[in-house]
Amino acid sequence: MIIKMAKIDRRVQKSQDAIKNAFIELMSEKSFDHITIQDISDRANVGRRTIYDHYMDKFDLLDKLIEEHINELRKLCESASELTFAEGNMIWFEYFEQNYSFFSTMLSSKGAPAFRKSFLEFVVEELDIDLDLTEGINQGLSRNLVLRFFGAAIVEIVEAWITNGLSEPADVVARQMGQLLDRNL
Amino acid sequence: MIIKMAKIDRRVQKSQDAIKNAFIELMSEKSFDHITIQDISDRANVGRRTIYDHYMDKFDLLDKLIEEHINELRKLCESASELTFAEGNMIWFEYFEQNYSFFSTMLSSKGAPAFRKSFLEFVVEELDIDLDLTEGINQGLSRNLVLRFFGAAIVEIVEAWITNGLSEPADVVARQMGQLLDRNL
DNA sequence: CTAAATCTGTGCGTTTTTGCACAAATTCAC
DNA sequence: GTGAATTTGTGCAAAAACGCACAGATTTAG
Repeated sequence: MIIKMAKIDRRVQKSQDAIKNAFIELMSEKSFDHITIQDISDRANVGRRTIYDHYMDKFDLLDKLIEEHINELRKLCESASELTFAEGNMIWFEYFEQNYSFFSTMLSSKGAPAFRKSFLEFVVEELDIDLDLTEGINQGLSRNLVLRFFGAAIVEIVEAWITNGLSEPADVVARQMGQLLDRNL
Repeated sequence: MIIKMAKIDRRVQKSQDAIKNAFIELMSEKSFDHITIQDISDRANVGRRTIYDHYMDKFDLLDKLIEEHINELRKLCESASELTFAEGNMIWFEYFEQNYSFFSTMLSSKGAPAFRKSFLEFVVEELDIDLDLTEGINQGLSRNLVLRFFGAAIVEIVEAWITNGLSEPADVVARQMGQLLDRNL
């Protein structure tokens, strides 16, 4: 971060944004399999060639897109490492809200199940960092079991909230989930 | 039109669109005099250099912008030359509605008075084409006087409708103004 | 009024985007 | 299943956008 910050060329930024947005849009209209590079190129109003300048193929595009958001979430986790779950969740849920269209399509039925997997993996990874089994109420439990147990729980709540169209206020969900986690971890 | 239709490069189109939109936006925020090329470049998210690749300066930009819309209106007039005013006006007012942000800023207080002048000039020009003084109710009247009389009237109605925020339905205004014109020209 | 800051217009070399063409792969329609 | 149509991935050369630097004009602040 501090080491290399070669600012991205404005054109690159714009092209990638257009491509990603077009892709997300298309994901909400048809399944991943039926999206063609051509479609993306048309929708993004970008030369087909340009897409290949940035991504290997649509799988790569999807990967990069997922990875990018996971990385953003990872950063948020770092910056919130000193907070309680209840507090940190607020930041998380804000991010979900801001990038609603992405998470919505990625978690919806048509969306790539790939994302759910990556997401759970990441959540487990993050929980792993702070989980302490040597003392407290979780003493003696299997690390793996605890991580998967709460990891899946978190993912489920986020998914439900997103696919329900954000029907409940972010801060309410964040606080309640935070309460459950702070009580257990 | 039929002769040369060298399709515009996608990048050119996008840059110019961004620049024009940024400019229109800025026009609604501050007066023309206070808008800098820098502002436009920032707002449009386009290199300052790029603006100079397309326009001499902000005056040129304004000119081109105005000219472009006037030309569009001219095309509409041609395609509607066989219609009555009541009918043709519908097409006109649709165009105004579609490009509301442009006309709105151009006719608003802060907008460049330059536009009003160009616009009136154009309307007169168009009326001139079809005006026949050799017969009918306008026999014997001064051509110039008739043109300016109704030209100004038309501009005024359009201006009032636009600056009033399109409070009345386009088709109503179009039809009523059409009635007045069909009765007189 | 003066100094600092900002904006302007332009030259220049670099990077990115683009369209086109093409062969191979895939999908679609019948 | 076969043939037509579409999509894919890539090479290439031209066009556009870019950032930077600079000197001069203009604006802003004290």
